[in-house]
Amino acid sequence: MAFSLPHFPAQTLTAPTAITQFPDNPKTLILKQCKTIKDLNQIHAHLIKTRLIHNPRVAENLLESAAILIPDIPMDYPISIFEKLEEPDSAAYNLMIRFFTLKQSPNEAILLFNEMCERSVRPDEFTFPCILKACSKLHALKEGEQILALIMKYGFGTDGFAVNALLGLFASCGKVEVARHVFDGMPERSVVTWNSMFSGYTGSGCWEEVVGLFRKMLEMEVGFDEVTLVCVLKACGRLAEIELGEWIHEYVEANGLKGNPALVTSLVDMYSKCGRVDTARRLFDEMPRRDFVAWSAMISGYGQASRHREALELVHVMQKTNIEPTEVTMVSILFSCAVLGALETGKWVHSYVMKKRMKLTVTLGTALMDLYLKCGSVGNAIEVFRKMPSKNVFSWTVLIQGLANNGQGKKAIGFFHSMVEKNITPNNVTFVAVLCACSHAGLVDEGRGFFASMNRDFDIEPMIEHYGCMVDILGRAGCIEEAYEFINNMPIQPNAVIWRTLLASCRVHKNVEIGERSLKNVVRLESAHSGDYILLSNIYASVGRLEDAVRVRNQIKEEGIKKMPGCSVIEMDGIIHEFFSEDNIHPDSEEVYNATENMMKKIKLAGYVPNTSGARLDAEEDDKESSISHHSEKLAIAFGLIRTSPGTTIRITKNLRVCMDCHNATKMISKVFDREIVVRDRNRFHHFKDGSCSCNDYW
DNA sequence: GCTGCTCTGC
Repeated sequence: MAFSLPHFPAQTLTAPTAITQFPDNPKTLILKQCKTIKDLNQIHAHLIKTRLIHNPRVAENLLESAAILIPDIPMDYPISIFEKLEEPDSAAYNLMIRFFTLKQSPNEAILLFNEMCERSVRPDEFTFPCILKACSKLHALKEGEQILALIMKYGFGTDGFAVNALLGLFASCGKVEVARHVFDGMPERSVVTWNSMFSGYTGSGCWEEVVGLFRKMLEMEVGFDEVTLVCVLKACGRLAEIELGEWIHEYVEANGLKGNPALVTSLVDMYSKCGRVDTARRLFDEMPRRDFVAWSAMISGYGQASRHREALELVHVMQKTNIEPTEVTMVSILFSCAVLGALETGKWVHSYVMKKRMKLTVTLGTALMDLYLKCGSVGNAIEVFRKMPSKNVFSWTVLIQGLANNGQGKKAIGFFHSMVEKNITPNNVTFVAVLCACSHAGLVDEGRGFFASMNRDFDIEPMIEHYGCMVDILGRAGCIEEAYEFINNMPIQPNAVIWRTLLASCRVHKNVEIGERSLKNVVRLESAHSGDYILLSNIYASVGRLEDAVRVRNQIKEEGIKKMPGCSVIEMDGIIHEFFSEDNIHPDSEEVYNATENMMKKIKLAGYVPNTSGARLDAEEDDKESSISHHSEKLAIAFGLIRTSPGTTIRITKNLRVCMDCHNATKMISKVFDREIVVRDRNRFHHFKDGSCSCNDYW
């Protein structure tokens, strides 16, 4: 990629000076060197003693130090100085407006601006950028427009700072076109002007525009700075623009900018989102100081790359540092916990959130609910839901989908009705969740009703996912012919997922003819998985056509179709243990195999009969039995039995669907060993207890 | 002296 390297503005460094002694005649300069509230208190006392405080210029400098220069100052300190001013001028008001905006009280800033106008204090050129920033924070477009009128009235319409701030206001309110209009009309643009435009595009998710504008900037040989690069990197990540991202990385290296944590964190984020998480990790490891944002970015980077185990390993490293994670960090951690089904780590996050009294934001609350629902802890999820001070359509959707997956379809539908009653408008994802609930609960007529309602009552056009849900509803309930007709009459082209869904229903209801046609359609639309062939093979086996069953199985080998190895995961003391079918990768695999054998012996005594119809049909009976007894979830359950104390619930997460034999075996295990076992497969949950399963053998 | 700054859930 050929870019010209524009000149990069030099950084200015100001070395902080400690106040060591007190001059007899304090100059305002001293005040600006105050770094702590203690310094300020000393000077303040001195000014009162010497009555210098009554000098308006001195008092104003004191106010500036208190309001702007000292971090973490109590709110009332600058307020009390301001209130003692006899006749505050525009400069004093400006300082206070900036102070309130800085301290996240933009409302107070606007009130003060009103007071300023009422007291007929004439605003100066510094007033408008300050007050517009307060409006930006509040997304107060109306107020901003009134201020625009005042800017023109007082003749600051050509002031660069005022126009920049105005541009920033439009940008932050999502009015990117208006902002761009202002931008294009400006005779001169500073780097801040460009950055305001970038940040507006970024805030509205206009990633292409960010990259386009940056290329224009390079063409015009306009100097950019670190803030520009942060915005552009964010866009590169979303667009997977790895080439531009790498170019920026080179630029950062060449210009010695790796000391800027925000910039390097943006690089980490960009590389993660472009799928180059190892490069991201290298940069992260090289950072001299890693703040909580850097940790959050790296943890979420692993999550987005589906490398959840590494995400949680990094969390354990972070716990050993002094870094205080925030709500944002917690959301990323919870996401990985939820995917893995890592309930222990997730519960640690929850207790940490409570201990630190973190705000239960919509995002955090929803992520917590998602964790509990994906770990099969429905009660905990509902408790979080009830405690959330505000909920949005995501929160409701997560709850409905989660209940559906946990076999509580009717409850899920109940929550959908209360959501509508509370005037939360469902979106298309909500309807996927609702239809899923109908499918898991076997509610055919309700499903038809919701499908019809989404377009009629909510103006949502059904998408391929919704059609897929309907096929699943009809197929699972045994209406195979109707499902087949439904697919043929769909107004959109069916995809492989749709046909795969019907194929799975044909397996349950032993429909050979439509099963064969479904597989043909899957193969026609995309390269089929081994699982698709196994489904058809099992259909043949279930109606006694063993030769056909073997033939289809052999096709997998002959045609070199990739097999997805079965994998089950169990968490123990925060460590994720993975088991694959018939593998011995796990460090304790000998012990695990022995435990599995014992477990199988015990349940056989209690009446379990191996069901080998899902095993390789060309194998000898003994081999078949041994092969199915080494399915990954049996290994994981056996490991759980020997490593946890009696009575503890065993939680397994697996990547494929549960096979018939494992389902039967697990029911028996739950009875013989008196354990609750929760298995999350790729579609839904199975809660095993006392020899039965929450899915009522319908999955 | 003012304006722009990275990490989040289906």
